[in-house]
Amino acid sequence: MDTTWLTKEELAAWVRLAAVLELLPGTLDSQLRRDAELTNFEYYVLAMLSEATDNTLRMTALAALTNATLPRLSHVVRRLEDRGLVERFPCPEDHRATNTRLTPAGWRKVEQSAPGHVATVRKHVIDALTPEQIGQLTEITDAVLQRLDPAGKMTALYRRHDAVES
Amino acid sequence: MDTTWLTKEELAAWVRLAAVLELLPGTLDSQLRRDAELTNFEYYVLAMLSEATDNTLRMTALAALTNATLPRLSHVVRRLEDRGLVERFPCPEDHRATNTRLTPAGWRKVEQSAPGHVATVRKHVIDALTPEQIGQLTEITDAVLQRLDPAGKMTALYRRHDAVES
DNA sequence: CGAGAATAGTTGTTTCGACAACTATTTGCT
DNA sequence: AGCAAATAGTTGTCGAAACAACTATTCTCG
Repeated sequence: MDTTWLTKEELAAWVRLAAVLELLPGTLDSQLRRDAELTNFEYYVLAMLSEATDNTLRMTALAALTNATLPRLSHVVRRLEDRGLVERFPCPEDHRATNTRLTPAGWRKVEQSAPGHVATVRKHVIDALTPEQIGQLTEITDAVLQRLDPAGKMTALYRRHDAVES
Repeated sequence: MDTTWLTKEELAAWVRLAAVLELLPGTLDSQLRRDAELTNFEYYVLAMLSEATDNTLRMTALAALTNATLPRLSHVVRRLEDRGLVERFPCPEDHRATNTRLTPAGWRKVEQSAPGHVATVRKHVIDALTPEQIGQLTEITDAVLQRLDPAGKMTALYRRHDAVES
């Protein structure tokens, strides 16, 4: 099988995207660890719970939203539970399942750390782009996500907000 | 300090970018681990060496190109050395420094694993976009990198290829 | 309705990355 | 020259993620 190498233009885009992929997660992690003692992943777990009805989600649903395996999520949630930010209780309808709910302390944690996180996202991404580029980025990432996540599991909670383009 | 929250359009872009940030590294890692027994980071270390003159770079230079801390790189290079893919030797001009060079086996490893890696990048990113979007993505990531990496360390090896736009 | 398959989650082990502490060489300053 | 500071890298420790193995419910279908 012969390989179709990247053209000059494609390589330019990929090199830069790969750099962003390497740099941005670290930047987000650093800010959250410093200001909120939270990893980026832990923040997203809390954020997803904060947007769910009754601040509650089943482990499987939470795993899909955060692109985590169940083992990984289980460990993370246990640590968050140890810190009093979430609580777990068996699902009444299905005794195999576990529900995870944000505690009041967990909600305050999200409330306190969201501004700093948003400011970081603004500083390093949003404010670097023109409104037109924001739109282009949405379409580009949308196209890529159709390959990476055809079912749209990760963006499920947000689909209702912007049901515009197909 | 009051927070400027994201607009609907900005949120749409950010949610999708965050999802890509979470999904793409795992996809690249899986393919490389499966087909070449290499992590994405290890692959990039070897790739950077393969593009350097004489297949040799100092640890500090390699760390800058891969956005790694020196401790992290030191561990990774030791493992690659154990596997015979690179070799280390003291820099003649500066006895503090260490040079890392790709071995013939390391070069073959890059040669063998590059097609699969490029195919994955094509499948999940490049081929999902129009030529126009490739250009847009280059400009967008370029703008973001000016915030994340003003010195342009990570893309240093590629700067010569595309010295077009400022 | 009962046994095998599928689902939901937890726990344990090994590996990798972040951070801190340390050694060795070179540079800068007076 | 000589000593402090900076540079270059390694090593050790600890926390987190991948992977495999395991338990406990629920579904399916003969």
